[in-house]
Amino acid sequence: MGIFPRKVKGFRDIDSRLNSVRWLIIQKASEVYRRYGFEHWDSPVLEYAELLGKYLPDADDVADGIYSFRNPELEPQFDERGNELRDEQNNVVMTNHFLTMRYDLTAPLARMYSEMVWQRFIHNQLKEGRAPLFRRYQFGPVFRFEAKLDPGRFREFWQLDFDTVGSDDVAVDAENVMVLSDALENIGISRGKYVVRMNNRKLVKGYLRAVGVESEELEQAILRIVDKADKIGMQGVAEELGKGREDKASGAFISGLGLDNRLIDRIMQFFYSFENTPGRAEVLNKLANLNIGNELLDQGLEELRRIDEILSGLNYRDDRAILDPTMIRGMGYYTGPIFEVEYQGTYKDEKGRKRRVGSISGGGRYDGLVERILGLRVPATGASIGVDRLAEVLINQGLVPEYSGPVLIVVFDPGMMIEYQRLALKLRNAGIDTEIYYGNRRGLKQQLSYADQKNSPLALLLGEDELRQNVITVRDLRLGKELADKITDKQQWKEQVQQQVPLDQVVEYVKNKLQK
RNA sequence: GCCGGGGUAGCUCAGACUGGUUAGAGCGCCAGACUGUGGAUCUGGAGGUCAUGGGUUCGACCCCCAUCCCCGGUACCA
Repeated sequence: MGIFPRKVKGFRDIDSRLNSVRWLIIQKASEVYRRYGFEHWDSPVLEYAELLGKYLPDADDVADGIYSFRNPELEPQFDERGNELRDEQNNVVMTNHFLTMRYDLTAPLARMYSEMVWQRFIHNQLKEGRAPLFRRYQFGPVFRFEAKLDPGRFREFWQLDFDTVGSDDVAVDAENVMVLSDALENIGISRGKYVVRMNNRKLVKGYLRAVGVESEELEQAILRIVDKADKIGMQGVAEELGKGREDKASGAFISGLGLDNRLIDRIMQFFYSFENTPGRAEVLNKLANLNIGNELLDQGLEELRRIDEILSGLNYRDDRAILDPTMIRGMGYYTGPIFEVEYQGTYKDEKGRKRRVGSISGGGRYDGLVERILGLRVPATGASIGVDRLAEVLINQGLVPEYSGPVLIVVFDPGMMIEYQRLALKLRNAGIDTEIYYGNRRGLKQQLSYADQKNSPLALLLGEDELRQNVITVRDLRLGKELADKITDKQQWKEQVQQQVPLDQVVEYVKNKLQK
């Protein structure tokens, strides 16, 4: 008996092809991040649950969306100043802490930063507004427990973040837009195929406050509905703000917030006025003419002006970044400017349906995350690229270079192994990825078939005939694939894709072939 | 979570409405022909607890019930 082999639901194996795209994204984007002064840091996959700020499994609230479990090891409990808790007998209170697998890279950053400044903080050397500056980029897997998986969404996926902690200058937010734009172009997405949408939470919050939305909860609920506008339409938004709506596709009734019509009108009025998103200058104009007289809104507008000024000054125009006051982003922790990158295009999924690509990256200013841990307001802003999402886009849009496996040395005769090894050594020393075939199925057919599967560009044949003549037969598998459909005569086909090359010229020859 | 659809070969699906001897196709896989040679072409072959359990029936892939799983939509999403 054996064991039924299967992988954990929502997780996946990544083949060499996908991995090559992943690394392309990471390398090209990191290059840009570094150019802006961000340095590469990592943090563990596991964190203490209370530091990531999610509910624990056996707390009253369900741990929705996270993987969390008890640490097998007993450890002391601490108060907020790092003192060990004691019981009546003055023994240290031990517990199996809850551990959480990180669900993003931002929350661990807040922990990491807090830990770095902890000593200064505890000795009162850290004052609000004077927190040290920290800029890092980080990539790796994050984990979310989604009860139901949407197509193309997984429970483990990669993110690629850059963040600036310790600055409240919105120039950083402007720079974030530039970093995202540069990174995407460096990856190979041409200008015009993506657009960075910017907004400021303060605008919307200020407006809502001005029209009479006071409570934080109601505000969040409204934002959540407005965020769905592109999916359910403006009409749908209005309905959900009011009595609710019936979803035709599913027949489900979605209950609304029950706001009164006058309020709904005023809310909708704001969002309607920015339809057909015009250029940044025009949006800023419209915002200025709102005449709401709300301080928060004015502040948000001023910040956006400043961002626009910098971007425009550096020639990052409307073709790269636009202002969209209706863009919300789901996450609650954003406090100021927010960004979202949308890929401008559609693709066909595996069932041939047209799909919008949508958001491939997002971010914004979050001035409250460190505060949750230290109780000290430390401003921060940054953004994250969804690596796997973007990889999917690149593949769908044909923007990735053709994947290539190693050159394969065919083993005609195991007795000649030393010859094969020598040949491989020469190629490897020249920096060419080279594999010698070690499979048990020795047929020439099997070996070439294997090379084909691995996407090898070339197969090198060295048998008795070649050995006698001191040559190698080089078979161009790529060319062969191209010519396959056009040629019926096997002999002719073979002549076109194979060439005998003198042994001492093989490295040069192969190098040349691979460069094409 | 809610509404709807589905589960038949490794993959995509037909058969089901109207129950009846050996459950089919394409692709893929394997072997052979051409060739010390991946593709194409031709020939042949292997591969199925018809999701699982129970019921109805002389007889169930097909009808009924339950369970599990998958898909679409919707809700949630730091």
